[in-house]
Order: sequence, then structure tokens, then C-alpha cells
Amino acid sequence: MLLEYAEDDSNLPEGILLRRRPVARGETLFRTGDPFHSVFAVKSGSFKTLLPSQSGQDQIIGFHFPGETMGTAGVAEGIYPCTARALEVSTICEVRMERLEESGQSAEMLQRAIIEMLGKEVSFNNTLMTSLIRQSAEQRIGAFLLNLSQRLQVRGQTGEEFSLSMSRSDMGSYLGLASETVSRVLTRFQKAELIELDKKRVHLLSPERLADVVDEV
Amino acid sequence: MLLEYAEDDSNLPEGILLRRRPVARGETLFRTGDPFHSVFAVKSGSFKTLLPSQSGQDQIIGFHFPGETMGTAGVAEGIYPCTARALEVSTICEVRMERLEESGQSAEMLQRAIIEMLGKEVSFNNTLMTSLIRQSAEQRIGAFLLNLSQRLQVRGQTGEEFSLSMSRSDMGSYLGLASETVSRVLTRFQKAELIELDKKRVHLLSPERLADVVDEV
DNA sequence: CGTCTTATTGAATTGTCTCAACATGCGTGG
DNA sequence: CCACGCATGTTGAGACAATTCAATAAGACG
Repeated sequence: MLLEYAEDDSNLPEGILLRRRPVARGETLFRTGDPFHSVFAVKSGSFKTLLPSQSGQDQIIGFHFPGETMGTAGVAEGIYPCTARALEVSTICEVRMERLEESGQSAEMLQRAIIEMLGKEVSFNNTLMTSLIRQSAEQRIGAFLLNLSQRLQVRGQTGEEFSLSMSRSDMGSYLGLASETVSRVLTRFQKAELIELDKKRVHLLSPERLADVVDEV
Repeated sequence: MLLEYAEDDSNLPEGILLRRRPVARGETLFRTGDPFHSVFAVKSGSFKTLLPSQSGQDQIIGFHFPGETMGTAGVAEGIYPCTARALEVSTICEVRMERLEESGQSAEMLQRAIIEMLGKEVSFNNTLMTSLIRQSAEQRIGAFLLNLSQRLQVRGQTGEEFSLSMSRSDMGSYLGLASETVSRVLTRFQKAELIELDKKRVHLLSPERLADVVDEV
């Protein structure tokens, strides 16, 4: 539902959906512990979500691309459980939850949508954890690239060539690897002609062989 | 809500809440892909949830103790995303969702409860992932023991001494470690007089020093 | 154009895994 | 109830993948 709003926001009651000015690179949408008020959908650009750590090094817990939502889990506890920050100039669609309920929108439909999003998030996290926990650096990064490709394809992009808008150390934090390892594996993939790499730009030359790398027992 | 039912099921409409005979050790409550029908709350004993893997080695994704729920994420997709299996003789409270909706129960309250459970699960998984991804074997196992202790305390237990009802390799799968490593670390903890270990029984001698191990930068 | 951040590459270190042997516990059937 | 057999747990030695530290290179941004 919210995903559709992100594409075509014309049929949403005024005052609920907020189209804000483009979000600057590095700008924070919400912080861990902030009182929950809205769910955000990415319209263009990309975001990272993270858990701030006392010891300086933030833990990246997710990346968010057009058509995907952020902050949903906050509805349960009334506060945002993570911080969301733009990786590049981006646009978003903000849906104020309390105002949605006020307006004649069916609360039940709204809740169903939230349940669906959360349920998918739980499932995704479980499979993600499974891959992260037992796989090698090459497998993790291969799976990560394929996952990004797939998610971008859903939104009409080719999925063959795209931009790694996050830093190497963000990728590393997310995948549980040192940023140097990310660097090394990417160059290894390039030498094996699995990908083509030009700074932030990636081109998947052979998704099939990449999938083989990931599935190796 | 469901947690309360797990404790005192007297005020639930008949036919919705099912008290089943005790579940045997090793018995499966539901399997990945099964059509969703019920949420389960643990009354006594313990369970593991897992993602079956084609390559034999199942991935453990969670453990469930009295007062905790299982299968909630299935409501979103209509199928159970994981398999739940009893670690010991246990009792459960099964709540049939479709019948709950049929009965006069407010669908909205029910949905709110589900949202709360899912939101907490998302948050928990995020913090769990954070610890698993960057921490050493000692930190993972220390955090795991402390987490178990804390969850048992919530339900009135002392939390100082409890039973590790899962096998070493279940722990290992869950924590991303070889079962041998789990074994080694536990004996190391024992030698350091952080815990006392008698087969499945653990006694946390110094939760504070254990927390220090976990927090070491 | 210079400064600061991010990325790449190298060399050495180390934690965890793998393989293997052995010990212990548990359930089953005699 | 004991004895057997299989599953589970412990411990050791060696291998290796990823980390850390360090130095250089390349971009980003004002």
C-alpha cells in the first residue's frame, strides 16, 4: 500500500502524505529513540539504517532503495529503533500514521499493511542472518550484490548495472566484514570477470557464475 | 495479549485456544511452508525455530522459552517462514487466528498485538545481528548466556542457574560458530570462574564479569 | 587547488574451523 | 536392570581465511 503511495501519491488525503524537499546526502530522517510518527518510503536515491554504538562504530542494519520503506518497526514501540540516513540526494514519501488513522482511512487496512511489511522484514532478516552467519566473505558479498540487483529489478531497473551508493565500510559493517576485505573481494571478483567495477558503479557480468560462488558448499 | 493467554487461558472463548497434550522432545509444531493457522505461546519447556537447508545443515534462527511466542511472522504471508521443534517435553498454548477473528474479538486489538510482537521481533533481530556480526566467539556466547538469563528472569526464574536445553551444535548454528568452539569457550568460561557447568546445567557465577567480556572493545 | 575522506594493496597475526580421536550420556532391547 | 550402540560433547593439532596495521592512491568538496 505505502509502496503504491510512493509511486502515485495523488489519491492520498491531503495533510497525511508529505512530499518534502529532496533529502541531502548525509541527512538524517529519524534517529534511534525519536518518537515515532511516520513511515517513510523511498521515492528516489537510497538510505542506510543503523544502530548507533557507544563505541563510535555504528552498525549498519539495512539499505533502502526506491519503493522500499523505513521506520515501520517503530510503530510497535512508539519510538524509532534505528537511525535512517540518506546515502545520496534522495526523495521520500512520508506518511504520518496518526493522521492516517484520524482520516477516514480504514485502520484495519492500515494495520494489515503494517503487518505485511513487518512480517516480510522478519523473514528477510532471518534469511539474511542465515547467509551472513555461515558464509565466507566472497559468498556474503556475492549474495549482497545479487540481492541489490534483484531489488532494483523489481522497480524496473535492469539490475545489471547499478551504483553502490554506500561506502565500503558501510558494506563491511552490514556484512560483518572489514572494509579492506570488501575492497579485496570486489577486486577479486573483477579479476575473475564476474563483475566490472568503476568506483561506485558495478556491472554484473555473469549473475549466474556469481550465484554459483554464493551457493558453493 | 497472547502472552497473558499463555499464563491464564480461562478468559478466552472456547474453540480458539487449544490446550494440547504435552509436546514431546523433538516434536515439530509447524514446518517452513505450512499454511499458517495459529500463533503458539510456550507455557513450559523450550523450542527452537530453524530454516531447513537443502544441504542438510539446518540453520537455527531462534530459541523460545515460556511466555514467548512462535510463528507470528507467518500471519503476513499466510505460511510459516520457519520450522518450530521442541527441545524438551513442553506445553504450549495454541491460538487459532482465523477463529479469533470470527469470534467477536476485536480484529483491531488482535492486529495491534501482532504488530507489537512483530515489531519487537524486528528490533531484537537487529540487535542480535549487530552482536553476532562483529563479535568474537567469547562475546557471542557471553551475550547469549546473559540474554537467556534475562529472558528467564522476566518469567520469575532466578536467571542465575538454568538449563541449556539445546545442543552445542544448535547453539553453534544460532551463533555462527562450530560446535567445538562453543564447547571450548564454555570450558574456558568455567576455568575463568565466570560460570559453573554441569552438562546441560549452567550457573552464572559473575554476570558482571561476563558482561565485561561481552563489552570489551 | 589543496585538504580530508575514502579506497586499494601489502605483510604479518590470529581466531576460528576442520579433521580426528576419545569420552560421556542416553535410549533401547535383551 | 544391565549392556550395547549411537548420538552428543570434549579436547588437540594443523590449516586458512579474515583482521589488523600501515602505507599509498584516488576522490570529493569547499
